[in-house]
This record gives sequence, structure tokens and C-alpha cells, in this order.
Amino acid sequence: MDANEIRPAITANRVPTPTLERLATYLKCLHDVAQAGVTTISSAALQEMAGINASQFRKDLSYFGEFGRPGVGYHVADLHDRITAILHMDVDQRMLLVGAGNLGAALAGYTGLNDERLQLVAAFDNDPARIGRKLGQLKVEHVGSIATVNADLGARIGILAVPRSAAQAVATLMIAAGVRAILNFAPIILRVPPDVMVRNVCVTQELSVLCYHLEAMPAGHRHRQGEG
Amino acid sequence: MDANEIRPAITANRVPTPTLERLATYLKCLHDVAQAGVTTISSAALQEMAGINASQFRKDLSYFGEFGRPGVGYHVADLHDRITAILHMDVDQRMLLVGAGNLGAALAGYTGLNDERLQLVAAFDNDPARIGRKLGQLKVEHVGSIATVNADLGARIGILAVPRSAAQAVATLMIAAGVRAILNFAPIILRVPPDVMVRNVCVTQELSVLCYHLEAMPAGHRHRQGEG
DNA sequence: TAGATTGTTAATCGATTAACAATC
DNA sequence: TAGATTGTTAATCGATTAACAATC
Repeated sequence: MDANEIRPAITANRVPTPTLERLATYLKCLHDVAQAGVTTISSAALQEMAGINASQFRKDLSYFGEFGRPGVGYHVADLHDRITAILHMDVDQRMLLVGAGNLGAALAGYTGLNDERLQLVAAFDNDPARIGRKLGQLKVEHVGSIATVNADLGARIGILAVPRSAAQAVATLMIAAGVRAILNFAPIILRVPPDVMVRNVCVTQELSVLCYHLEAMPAGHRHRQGEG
Repeated sequence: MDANEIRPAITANRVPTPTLERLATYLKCLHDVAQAGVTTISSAALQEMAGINASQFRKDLSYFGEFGRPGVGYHVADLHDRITAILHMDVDQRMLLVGAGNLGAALAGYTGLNDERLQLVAAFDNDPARIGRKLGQLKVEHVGSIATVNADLGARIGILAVPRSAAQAVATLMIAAGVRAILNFAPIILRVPPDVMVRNVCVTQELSVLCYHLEAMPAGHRHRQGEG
């Protein structure tokens, strides 16, 4: 089982998680080339840009249908829209944020998180000093009111930006409030019911991997960036 | 090639990246059980805790030697220390931060980043309004001075917390200043020389994967958290 | 000693890549 | 038409898991 892996127990024709992760990368590339004025791109050109094998790219897309024209390539804007739709980023996705500290403020201020259809609709904390303050557009509410607030909002995505010590309890509250997908920034392995998904973002883990390679790498060994 | 993959061109007995990523997870678990007063743990008990297969755990460790005692299990504190050493988290690791916005402030304030041997030793920005301000213990300096500052500090890890538009240019500056490992928070695919490693943290990517599964999941399909 | 659990090998599983007929 | 490039199948590669002899 890989870090950040999500495993449906029952599914036919399941799309591999690495494929889903790469779709977001393709969106970044398509965004970049579109800005450069390019309207059509081949899988070979994308390999050059993203460092992802052309066959891989075509195979990834093949899970979802046909997207290109033999001898021509892919229409950049069209492919961008279709991948966005595949990821369901073309419909409104409401999100709750718990934790109004530095990280919470950074997330609330991040445009990528209030862009297009991803919408941060409420922010919570348990610190009285933070409650009532503004976090971007949002007024910070007490975490104890998350269930009643979300009864109206109906958000199914929760972002967990609280200290490790509070993370499990807050996750449980989120789930009781209707959240079914959690983006967890706390360095802890959350216990959740089987119908709740968790993706972990762990800065320390990333740094460990970098440290390992930095020290392990004798002169002459070369490293390449994959992507992200 | 996977997201966040790092590929040494020349290496015998290479440790798989998924294994390295899991080592950080094992540290989290060991930390937790140690606090609960447990001194010895079996791979089966760890499977229960971390949701990572017991064989996987033993196999991961086998890349680095022998750690347990048949019939007994693993000594928690000892294993924690040894994994820490494997990841080179037992020696000082100096890091530069570029980008003193919300995210930079959150990172500078994060204890995990000034914990133990991971040391944030300098912070930079290009906004005159931010230069001279304090970010945690650090005074924000102009990004143009990164090379001269790092000539003294000798940090080899750089944390990139600037907007997408500035990310590539700043990465290039970091590398010129001696950085060989970059933790990138900008949603862009960095172009770097082959001896520089990049790990990407992409919140939007994580959310895409959550959105996909939220929408794709018909009633009756169940999901499990892997870990992180 | 008997029971438990490791480290490691072999089997399985799944993901990546190469190759190529189909097609623009 | 000839050249280019797709979508897909088959081959390769690597990671995960099961099984078990060795060992405490």
C-alpha cells in the first residue's frame, strides 16, 4: 500500500491512483502551453515538457476515452476541459477548513483553493482568540459548531490543518458533520471509517526523502526530477 | 514515472522511493507507540496501526539490515533511532526558505521544520515590504542575496514557497547558490539540472484525487485510507 | 521445549513502456 | 499519397504480498 493510496474495496476497471495523480500534472502542462499560445500538442511534446513518458500519457487518457487525432495530436483547450471534467473539477466542490493558524491562513489565502470550482466555504478553530477573526473571506467559527454549520453547507471535503494532538478528534467531528474526503496536514495516521478517504500532506516526509538522497548520493550519481 | 519520483541514473541496490516514503510513516508510528509506553512492537502490530502490510514493513527494513528479534519483535526506541539515521535526520540539515508570504510564514512557524536536526537557516523574498521583517527567528532577506548568504551557510536544501510565476527563476537562483534538493510548493514543473532533486507538494493535485473519488464512488463502494 | 516472529525468497500483482496497426 | 501520431495490446519492469526456514 503506497503513501496516500486510496483503495476501493469493490470496483471494476479501476483507474490507478498514479494515473489520477498525473492527470493534475497534465492540467498544469496544458495550462502552460495554452498561455504560450499553443493550440495542439502531441504526446511526444508533452513527454518533453512534463518528463512523463508519451505512452504513459496516452495510456492514462485511454482509461477515459479518446482524446486525440492520429497524425495530429491533442487540442490543448479541449483536453484541458475534458481532464477537468474527469476530475470533477468542473462542478462546485465545497470544502471546510479546520485550523485557523498559520497554515490555515496560508490555505485560505491560496488562490488555487478558491479558484474555479474549489470553494472554501467555512473555517473553524477551537482557540477562542481566533474565533470571530477573518480568514480571507471567512469568519472563523468554533469547531464545535461544525455539524450544525455543515448541515446547511453540505461540504463533503474537509481540510485538516490543526496540530497533531487535535487531528484525530477533529477528523472524527468532520466525519460526523458529513465530510467524506479529508486532506490531512497533521503528521498522524488518521483512523477513519471505510467510506471516508484521506490524503496526507507531510512536509517532514518529503524532506526525509530529500535528505536521504542528498546524503546517499556519491559524486557521479545523478538524479532527475519526476514531476508533481 | 510517478509524481514526486526521483530517479538516480546509476545505482546498484537502489532503495525504492515508496520504501523511503514509508520510513517516515514508520517513524510516526514508533513515535506514537513510544509515547504510549510501548517498548517492543511486532510487524503484525504495526500493520494494525499503520495499515501497512507486515511483510512490506519487514521487506522495507531489509534494505538496510536487521532490526528485529525473531519471536520478540522490534525495540521501539532503537528502531526509531536507526530509521532516523537511515534518513540522515540525525545530522544537521540546513534549509533555505524562499517566499515569505502566508505559506512561508506557516512553514517557518512549523515546529517539524525547526525540530531536531532540520534547521531553517535563512528566509528570502523579493517584496521590499517583506524584507527585514521577522519570520519566526529569521530576518527576511532579499532573494538577490541568496548566493552570498548561502556561501556562508552552505545549505543544500531549498524550500520554494513563491507564486508560480516566480518559481522557475527562484529555483535557478537557489541552485546557483548551492542548493541540491528542492521542496517545491508552486504548481509548476521545475526544470533543473540532473544533479538536483525536486519533490513537489501540490494541494490542488491532492484535492483532484479526492474530488475524483468522491464523485466516482457509487453507494456501496468503500474506500480505505492508505497512509502518509 | 513450544510458540512467536523475524528476514528473505518466491509468487503475485499492478504499473510502465515499447511496439504497431489504425487513422488522420 | 506519405508522414505523423494516436489508441491499444503485449512485453517489461518493479513493487507488494505470501510463505517458510531460521531463530529467539
